[in-house]
Amino acid sequence: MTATNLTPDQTAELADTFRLLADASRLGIVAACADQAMSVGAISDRLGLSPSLVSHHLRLLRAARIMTAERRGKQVFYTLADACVRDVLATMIGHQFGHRPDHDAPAGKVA
Amino acid sequence: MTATNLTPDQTAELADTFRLLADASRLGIVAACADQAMSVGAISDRLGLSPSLVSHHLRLLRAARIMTAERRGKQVFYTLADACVRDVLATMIGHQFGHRPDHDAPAGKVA
DNA sequence: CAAACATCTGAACAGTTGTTCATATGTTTG
DNA sequence: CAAACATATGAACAACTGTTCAGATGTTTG
Repeated sequence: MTATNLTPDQTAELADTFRLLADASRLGIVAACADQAMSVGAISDRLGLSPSLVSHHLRLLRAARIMTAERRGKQVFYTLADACVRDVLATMIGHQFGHRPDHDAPAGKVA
Repeated sequence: MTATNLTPDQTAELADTFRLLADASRLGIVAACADQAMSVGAISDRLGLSPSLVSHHLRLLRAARIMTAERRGKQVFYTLADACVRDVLATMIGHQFGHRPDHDAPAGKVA
């Protein structure tokens, strides 16, 4: 399966998946749960987002089968559903931050 | 660099990149140019999008350094700037369509 | 130069989406 | 049961974004 042979439906489906990662809050939630399951409150505290907002985002991620929920007492722990997103995230991070692509690195001052 | 150690800035930057792939028209454009450089008109014909719309999208992709333009006569040919997006696309396609026939309806309620 | 072709640009509209607030549901503990 | 905690939900608003349309810019050819 190569990228040039994508049907319109497949393209739209892929775009939908990308869209879920295309928001900083949601991507932060996904990244925070990349290694270990985390409760809604823990995610909320860590990212500085309201529990309500986190819950809203988690609903979308859950509906897309990107994350799964597991209740433990009062809390609900979320984790990545499978390795798919983790791999894509790793690939993207490696490309964007692993090596400096060119000379257009905006940093400059930080040692 | 692991996904859990992303700074807020890096997270936002990644989300911005994902956002460019989170639209069916734009993703189609990127996919169409994954193997070979294509002119705006060729992309427009292939995807059934107006040249104007394709040009608008190409401007965004160009500004994000995802695609590069090269003029040849009257036409302008676009191609992927580097292997980054191609790899991410391949990873995503492999995960989403490579295995596992999907019969699941979108979303649904979680008990 | 003028005409035809290819691409680009700006403004405007409609639809979508992230966020907040208030409130409800579910769970443990006194 | 009631209270406290954790999460979920629905409505509403502001901001963003994809698309279209009209027209501009650039390029080749007669």
